[in-house]
Amino acid sequence: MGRDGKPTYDKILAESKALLFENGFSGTSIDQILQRTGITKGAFFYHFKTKSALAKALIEEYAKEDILHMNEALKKTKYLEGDALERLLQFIQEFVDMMSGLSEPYSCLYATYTYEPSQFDEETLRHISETILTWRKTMEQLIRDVLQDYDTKIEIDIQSLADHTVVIFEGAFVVSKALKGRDLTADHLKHLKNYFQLLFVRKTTED
Amino acid sequence: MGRDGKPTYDKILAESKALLFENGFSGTSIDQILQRTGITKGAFFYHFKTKSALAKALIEEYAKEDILHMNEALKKTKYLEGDALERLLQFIQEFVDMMSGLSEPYSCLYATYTYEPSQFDEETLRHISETILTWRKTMEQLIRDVLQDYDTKIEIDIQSLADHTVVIFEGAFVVSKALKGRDLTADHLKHLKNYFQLLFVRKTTED
DNA sequence: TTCAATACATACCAACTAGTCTGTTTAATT
DNA sequence: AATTAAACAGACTAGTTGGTATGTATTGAA
Repeated sequence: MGRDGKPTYDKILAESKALLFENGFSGTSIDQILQRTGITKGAFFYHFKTKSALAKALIEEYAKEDILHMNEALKKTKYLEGDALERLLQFIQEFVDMMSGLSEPYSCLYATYTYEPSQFDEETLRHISETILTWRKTMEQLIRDVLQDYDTKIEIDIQSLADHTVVIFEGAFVVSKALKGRDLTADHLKHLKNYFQLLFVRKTTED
Repeated sequence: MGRDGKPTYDKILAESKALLFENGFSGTSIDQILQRTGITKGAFFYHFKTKSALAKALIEEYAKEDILHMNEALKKTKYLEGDALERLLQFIQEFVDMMSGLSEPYSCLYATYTYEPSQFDEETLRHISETILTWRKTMEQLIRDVLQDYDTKIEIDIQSLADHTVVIFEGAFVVSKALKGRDLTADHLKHLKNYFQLLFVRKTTED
């Protein structure tokens, strides 16, 4: 009964996201979203009770896809479980490949929200931190696997090293966007890969 | 003649900056600034013709201090010019020390502006990119100095390696702020330092 | 074919927005 | 003491904001 609202809903999400990357969240008015989508106010507030509800839906979809990509890269590199370092390196390489050849700088919703935190409710912000913690958990495991067979040339804190991946993602996004050139994320992920490659040395079996 | 406006001017800049880190630029209203400073509208618009003028003044002051810090670190490590690698490492260490023991996550105006770019005029945004390019130039020189006496264990692009420092700064800011814990910048700068340390090997004098 | 729920359209509103205008206070100068 | 420019105070405005109220169109089910 009633017509299908899915296309409208999806259109709002897609165009809103694009607008957020140009104007930020407070800087994006609902009227602007209506203009870009060709949708009316009635339709918008039918799908989203408030502007905050849109923000929440946006971050949920975004984080879901993010974790999806992460898990896909995990899956793709599962065949390398034998050599944990090779697996870690290839895991990063998956994202190098993914981000290579992007013409425009990539923008991230986490940073968008993080730099105007008062605009969002606790739950929405927590969703971001929890997604980053999911990344931390995954990277920690990958690193721990490496440490079974490898030592580090320099003493490191595992959690901090685990976070370093997201740090480089987010930093590369900001710098690429600020410089308004091509996206530099792939380049900087390569440095992360280099770091991992240089940091670990295979344990000497003392026999 | 007339009273001294400097304290008022400075107060507006200081409180505005703090508000921007909470609400973003569009999310910060002039009325909010007036509340926080206890200043009136007349005073505000006496010092700043428009809200955009405030944005420009803010970024100019911020970038100036940023480059100042950079140059101070350069100066402090000048005594190590003899060993360029040691100098590079100590240069990073200066910022590790600077960012250590921060209780609150540090926020950066570059990222604030970069994630709502449509709110600022070309000149203001260019100021950011040019400041980042100043960092690039400085880091490039430090790295080139190292390459006089050192090879890299892995082939690298100098410009990209130069940018990596700002990338890690910005990324650490975003992640620290998103996780709402303590500031993690010092930790991640240490990883950068590790990377430099591992990447370079002294050239073998073939005699 | 009627029904009813979904999906949308549009006029409207109170609150807030950046910015203006006119006037007043302050304090060094003459 | 009078002057003058800088520094500020506060009422006002035109436009925009998120959100609402009420009505209409669409569509499958009965």
